[in-house]
Amino acid sequence: MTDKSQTTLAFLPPDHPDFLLDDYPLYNLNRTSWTYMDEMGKVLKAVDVDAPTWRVLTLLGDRNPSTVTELSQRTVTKMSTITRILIRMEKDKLVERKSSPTDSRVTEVFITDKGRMVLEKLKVIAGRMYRTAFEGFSDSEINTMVQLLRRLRENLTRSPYLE
Amino acid sequence: MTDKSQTTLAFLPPDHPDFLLDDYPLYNLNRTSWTYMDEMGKVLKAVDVDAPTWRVLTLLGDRNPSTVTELSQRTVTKMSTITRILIRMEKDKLVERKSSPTDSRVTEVFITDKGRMVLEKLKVIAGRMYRTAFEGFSDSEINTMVQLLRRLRENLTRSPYLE
DNA sequence: TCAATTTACTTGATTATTCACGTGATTTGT
DNA sequence: ACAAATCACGTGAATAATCAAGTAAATTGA
Repeated sequence: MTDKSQTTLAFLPPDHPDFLLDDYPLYNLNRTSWTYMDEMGKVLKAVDVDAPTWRVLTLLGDRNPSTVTELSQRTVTKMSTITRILIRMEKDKLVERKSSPTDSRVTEVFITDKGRMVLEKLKVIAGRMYRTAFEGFSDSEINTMVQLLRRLRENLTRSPYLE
Repeated sequence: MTDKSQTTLAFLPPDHPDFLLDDYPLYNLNRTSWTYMDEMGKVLKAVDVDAPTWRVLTLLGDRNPSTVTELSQRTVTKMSTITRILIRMEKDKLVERKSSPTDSRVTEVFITDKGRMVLEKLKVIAGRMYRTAFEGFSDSEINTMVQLLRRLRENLTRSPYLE
């Protein structure tokens, strides 16, 4: 008697006849993430900031300057896309782009004073959303979630998609 | 002596001076979700299917027919957007749209035989990705993740953004 | 009953994103 | 040393998504 698989998955995979979408982990992952972005989008609209701008400002708050490549990777967005986002952010005086002095292929993106002011307001908004989102969660639950998400991402990036 | 907050959050909120982005749960949520979609996008491209098409087919595999509103809500996408997606899917003979006989405001979306055939192939691809994504996870860990994501989404949708 | 709302989309115009390609700068290999 | 490869973008053209407005059908309330 042989097992069907070496590692039993808690939920049936999409190609299983009894697959149940509403229980599917990756469906729940996406739907939750998009719901979050949808809700953030609404409150951001109220202060006239779009989601990509908020995300870039947040990254620059974390690491200033950042390169275009870094921003692209950490937002999981095509480089050409964030180039465009940066262009309109520069028009709005939220960031400045300067060619790196050490490697003139790379563009360093700096947050401006105005950008920093906007970011401070956005942080308060994001903080409120965070508290709402994790209401009723214990510290260890939040911790667990972060660890699980990290491991999941590592699995997804390591060995892109071996056959 | 008073506590700083009633419920202690495991990770500091965005508006805290010692905030650390790489540990932030919602940043990890989005980055993981987008990484997943990015990887899926690559393998889907190889079979010439775009991500929105795949998602709609998956929903129709789960519930056929679905209404435009259902598809919009379950994908967390603006209705006008999925209307467009459905138009191009109909052009590709993957779905059919019919006005509901009981309520002629609603459009029922049916998967076609061709759509079902394409979906079967996509399910195999999605299954491979799923196994890769959760490699090394125990059943209970996967279970935990689904429960946490569900609770998070409930928090995000209930009382949209009080204050 | 019938005017006012609400619901469930659809569509035209606008905006955003991505693809494919190009450019100039650095690295690599011999 | 120097040709070939790679890297880090930027850009024009194409595609996709969103907003605002509109339509037709159902529902609500006086």
